[in-house]
Order: sequence, then C-alpha cells, then structure tokens
Amino acid sequence: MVSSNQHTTSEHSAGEKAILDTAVRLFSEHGFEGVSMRTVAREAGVSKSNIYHHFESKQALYLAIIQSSAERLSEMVENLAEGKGAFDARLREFARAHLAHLFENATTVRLMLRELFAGTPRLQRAMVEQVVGGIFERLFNIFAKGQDTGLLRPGLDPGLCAFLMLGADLFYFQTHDLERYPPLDKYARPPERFSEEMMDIVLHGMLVQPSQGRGGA
Amino acid sequence: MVSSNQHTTSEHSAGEKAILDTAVRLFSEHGFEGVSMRTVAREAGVSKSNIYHHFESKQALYLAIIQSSAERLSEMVENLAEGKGAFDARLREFARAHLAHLFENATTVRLMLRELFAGTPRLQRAMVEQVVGGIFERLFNIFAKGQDTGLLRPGLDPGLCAFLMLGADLFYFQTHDLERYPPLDKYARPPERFSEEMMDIVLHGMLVQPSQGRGGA
DNA sequence: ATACTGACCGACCGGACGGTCAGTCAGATT
DNA sequence: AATCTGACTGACCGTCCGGTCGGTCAGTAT
Repeated sequence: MVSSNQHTTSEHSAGEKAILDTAVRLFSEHGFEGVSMRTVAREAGVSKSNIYHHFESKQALYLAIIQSSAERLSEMVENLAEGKGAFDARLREFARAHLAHLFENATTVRLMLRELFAGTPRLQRAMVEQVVGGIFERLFNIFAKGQDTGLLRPGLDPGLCAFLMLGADLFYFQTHDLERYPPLDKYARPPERFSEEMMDIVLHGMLVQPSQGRGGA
Repeated sequence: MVSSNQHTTSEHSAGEKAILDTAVRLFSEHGFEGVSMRTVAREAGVSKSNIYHHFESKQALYLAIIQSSAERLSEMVENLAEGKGAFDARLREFARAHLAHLFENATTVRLMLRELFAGTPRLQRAMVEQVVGGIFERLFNIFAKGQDTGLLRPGLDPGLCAFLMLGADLFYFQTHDLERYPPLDKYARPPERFSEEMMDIVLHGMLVQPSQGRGGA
C-alpha cells in the first residue's frame, strides 16, 4: 500500500526506466551499431534478459527511444515563442529559445540529428514529418506573416529564411564541441552571444527597415 | 616490362586501391562500427587476410582513409576562390565553389563530418587543425580584409561571418537528402539557387553598402 | 637454379554479438 | 492455500566479429 504507486503514475517499472535512460544516453553517444545490449544492461544495472522482457529486440528498443525523443522534442517546441512583440523581437526570441532548447536537451537532440543525417529512410521521413517539419513550418509562418505585413523584404523566400535561422542554430550546436580546438578556439562565443550576433546579421539582411535591435556600440 | 608501372606511379597495388575505395565508401555510409572487415573484403573483391596484409588493423585502415580524405579536401580548398573581383563577388564565388566542392566530394565530406561530429577527440582535434581550420581562416581573412577596407559593417565579427557562411553551406549539404520528404519538399531548391539566395540574405546584412549583386527581381 | 619478396588466400581462434529459454520470486487475485 | 502475473535472472545458442597463421605463387635479383 505504501509504495504501490508504480503502475498508476508512470507505467514504467524502475528497471524499464533505467533501461530507457541508459539506452538513450548510449545510443546518442555511439549510435545504434556502437552500443551492445550487454553494455546497456550493465550500465542500467539490469540483466540483458530483462531488456528483452521489456523490448522485443534491439531495433524495438532503439525505435522506442527515437519515438519518445521525437515526442518530447515536439512538445517542447510548442512552448518556444509565439505571438507577442514586434516582428524582429519575436524572431530573436525564437532563435534564442530554440538554441537554449537544443542545449538543454542535448542528448535527445544528438540522437535525432544522428538519425536524421545517417538513419534509415523510413525513420528519416517520420522524423521530418513529425518533428522537423513542425518546427520549420512554425518559423516559416512567422516569416510569411512578416512578409504580408511588409516587414520582410519582398523578394525573399520565407522558407529560405526559416532554413537559415534553424540551420545556424543547429550548426552552432553541432560544432560547439569543436570550438575548444585551435584555431577555432579564438573565435568561440557562448550560445546567447552567438544567437544575438547571428540574428543581428541575418535580420539586417532580411528587414526592410533594419531596427538596430540592441543599442549597438 | 610492358606492365611493370605499378610501384613507380601509384605505390598502390590494384588490390590495395580496391580496398581503399571500398572502405571509404562503406565507412562514410555506415561509420566505423557499422562496417566489418569481411564486408570490406567481399565488396572489394579481395580476401580478408589481404586487407591485413596491407593494413595493420581495422583502426589503421580507418585512419589511413581519414587522413587521405583530409589531405584530399585540404588540397581542393587551395583552388576554391582567391583574389579576383569585388568583395561581395569574391564571397559569392567562394560560397558557390565551396558548396559545389562539397557535393562533388560527397563521400569524403560525409566521412569527415561523421568524424568531426561524432569521432574521438584525438581525431577531432587533428581534423580541425588540418582541414576545417584552413578553410575557416581563409574565409576569415577575406572578411577581415573587407572590414579593413570599409566594405564590411564595422561592428561585425569576421569570425562569425565566416562561420555563418560555411555553416549555411554545410547544413544545406547535410540536409539535402531530407528535402524530398514532406513538408520540406515544397521548399527545396538546387544548390546553385541556394547559394545565390543565401548569399543575398547574408550579404545584405553584412555589407555597409549592399550592392544588389545580380540584377534583383 | 636458388633465394627472396610482396601480394594474396583459406582455415582457424577466442571472444562478443543479438537473441532464447527455463526458471525464481514478490505481490496481487481467487 | 492455491493460482496467476509480471519483473527479473543465469546459462546457453548460433553467428559474426577482429585478428592470426601457415602456406601458395608470380616476379626479380643473384
């Protein structure tokens, strides 16, 4: 009675949770082929057989992790940055929140990127439809609306604008670990500064009337 | 006498070349852990023992491929785009040539990106120093010179400008295969058009006096 | 002719792989 | 008390892994 709250609140036993947590970490670090079921079992503190009790196969375990990661990311995109403020302020806030979101969920994001860039076509398609497409179209709509209201340069493709913004964030995330090696270390900057300066460049190319944004030295 | 030109011209036997060609293809597609020596041998049309006759270990084979790929990429960067033309024209040409270069050496580039983003710190460092750093600093110098001559907005960091340009190209290269899936397929464009429009956006944000570049509208 | 070399091969090794299975055990159901 | 269920385990299977070894064979130098 005292501790019988497991199946009502979580649907996962303690072992299953340990398996999932360990697997998402290992798969995101070493990829599908780079992780053995024995390693997952050892690091999760359970037997290998126990994993097969909860998941049909290694593929099934991987799929479960990918899907739960995708759902988690999709949910978090909902709270990124919506209607408030001026056009450029909204965009800046979106970029800042998106980049912060990437680093806060680094493990999950790395797993998704790995699958996106090197996974099976089947999963790539699912991932684009369920996760990437959503983020992209959300940003696309902001740009399209900005163009309707005359704030975005008429000749530009809102899709390309969205692509550049998301790409800059993702590429910064991907390369962030490489900044410690020379000669790149001289040019390193923390995420917040990157987001600010990146949007400074991008926006002044996109806006009809480039407002200085932040004071500008 | 008739066909004794092998060790003088290439230093590689036919078998070794087949091994190298096959291995670079397989490793770039499936990564180090995703490729077995048996597979390399079978697809190269040689025995597994033959690979070990030419290379000490799987690691050694992988390293040889990474290094030769790095050298090949470094060489090709030499011929990218140097001094001729106006500031913005040079940058546009650099971006166009760089992107074309990525697609022409897709296999090699994919291998390098894999190692850069998910490899061992040891190799990451070497790669940054020998390959990435060179490309980056070359582009950095173009921007720095442009700032000295008053063509680049004074407040901007040339390093960030170089990062954004290279990042846009590389991110486009990475995501190019994903453009066929909805909803991204609606926004797809060929590399040449991407390079043009991307530079249009980026340059108008970077230049003090944005010259229209190519005719506009 | 002899000796040597480098490219190449088939058979084999110990170990790790993904996966299976019979069975234990605690706790809820009857 | 008997039964059932789901979490969990250790021992085991066949396969594939990276790597080794003894040996063949064509070409070359002596």
